[in-house]
Amino acid sequence: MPIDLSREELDRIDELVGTRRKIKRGTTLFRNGEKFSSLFAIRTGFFKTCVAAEDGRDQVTGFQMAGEVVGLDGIVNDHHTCDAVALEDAEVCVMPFDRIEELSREVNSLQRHVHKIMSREIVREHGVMLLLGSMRAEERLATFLLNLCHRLHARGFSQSELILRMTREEIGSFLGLKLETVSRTFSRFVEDGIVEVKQRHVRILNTDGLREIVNIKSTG
Amino acid sequence: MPIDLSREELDRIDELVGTRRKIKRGTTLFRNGEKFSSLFAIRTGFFKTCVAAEDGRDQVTGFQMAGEVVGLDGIVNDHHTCDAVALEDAEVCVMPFDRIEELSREVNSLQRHVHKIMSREIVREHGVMLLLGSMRAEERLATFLLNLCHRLHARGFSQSELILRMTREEIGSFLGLKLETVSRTFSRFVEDGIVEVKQRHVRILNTDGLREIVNIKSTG
DNA sequence: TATTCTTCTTGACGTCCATCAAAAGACACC
DNA sequence: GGTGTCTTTTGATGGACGTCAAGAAGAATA
Repeated sequence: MPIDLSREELDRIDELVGTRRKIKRGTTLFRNGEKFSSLFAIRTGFFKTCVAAEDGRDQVTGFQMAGEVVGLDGIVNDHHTCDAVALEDAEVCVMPFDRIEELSREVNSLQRHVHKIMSREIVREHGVMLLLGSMRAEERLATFLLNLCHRLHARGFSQSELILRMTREEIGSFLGLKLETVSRTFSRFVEDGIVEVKQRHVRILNTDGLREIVNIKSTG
Repeated sequence: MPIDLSREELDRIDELVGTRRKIKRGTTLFRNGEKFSSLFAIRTGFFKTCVAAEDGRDQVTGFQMAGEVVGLDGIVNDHHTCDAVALEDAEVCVMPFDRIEELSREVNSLQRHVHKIMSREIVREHGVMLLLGSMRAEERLATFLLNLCHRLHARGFSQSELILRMTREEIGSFLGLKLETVSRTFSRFVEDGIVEVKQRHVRILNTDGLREIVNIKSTG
């Protein structure tokens, strides 16, 4: 959270993030089509967000963990355009968006913070577009693992060991691959001694190996 | 632009969008790595934005036309993370971002407007992720054409005829396809009587045909 | 412990798109 | 008008990933 706040400002922000909500694993925080009213700051737990095409196909657009914000999609049309599903029991701060707008008119650092959060999401999605548009399966999965580790490490977890909260199918949906391809690619990494995989428990043995996979040019 | 503004508010917003800048075809409005200071509202012309991977690959993340805003990527780190290139001679309004933040603290409708612009970009990118993650070449190109037509029509142009401002390669980069695939897919549409194509001049003969292509389930 | 359901792995095969290559068509510049 | 460059089209071929299928390993419920 931003710095340089007066006592009073801090109190008002406390008030903003006062309400909390628990979400059981497998249930939704919000759904496509629902009225938008609040952003949600994840306190604990793990989410996926996904959009659906008219014909039923759906695409995981991201995985979110503690400290990240979900719900930004709802601002533009006052309705959510994706689903947010808890992949493990979770707790979020409910932040009514009109309160956010009100407060961020008065607290500059909050205003700045809100803008940065939205911009960060735009930049993140650029990265996903690059991944989906130009990478091959191994590069996608390596990028995914490095990204997850990085974020978990920033939260005090190991940078070489992680437990996946999502299924192979969900990983595949996010990466634009079928679950069989995800599974096969994991197996190849294991053969090459880059990772150990036991179900959803992953241990990275050779981080540089993963980095190399990402940086290999596919053309010229 | 938003409604319900007082004379004074209007004047201040006028002042905000006062500076203009002309960009020649083929040149950049901003580049990855450059210092961020302003958002740009496109008055005339046509842009592409693209991100680059370390290894040189790049990915077109969007095409922007009159009335749209570019530069949102720069907010989070005070530096741009993508290039914006003019695909035809263009003119933009330069809107210094600190002025935007200042003003939007005082003019609620401007604040709301800024939030919606950013949220809209997030939602747009969700759509691109769905396209890149789960659609086949024909669906991608059909979606692309329908989207372009829709946006051009909203600006008073024909909804069935358009001139592409970008190369096949740029279309391919955006759609996660190679230029040959884009070309072949165009040819298939022509064979099927869905469109007429002469170089970059495209006439849509059967809009519903395109819609059907988009809505056909790939699975089940 | 037994049973059922979900998730994951692995194999065989097929398809869509990428790659490589060549030529023709547009466009710019002398 | 001619020449060089960029863009587009089209064909032949190959490879990466999807599809279909079966079975194994866990997790959930009783």
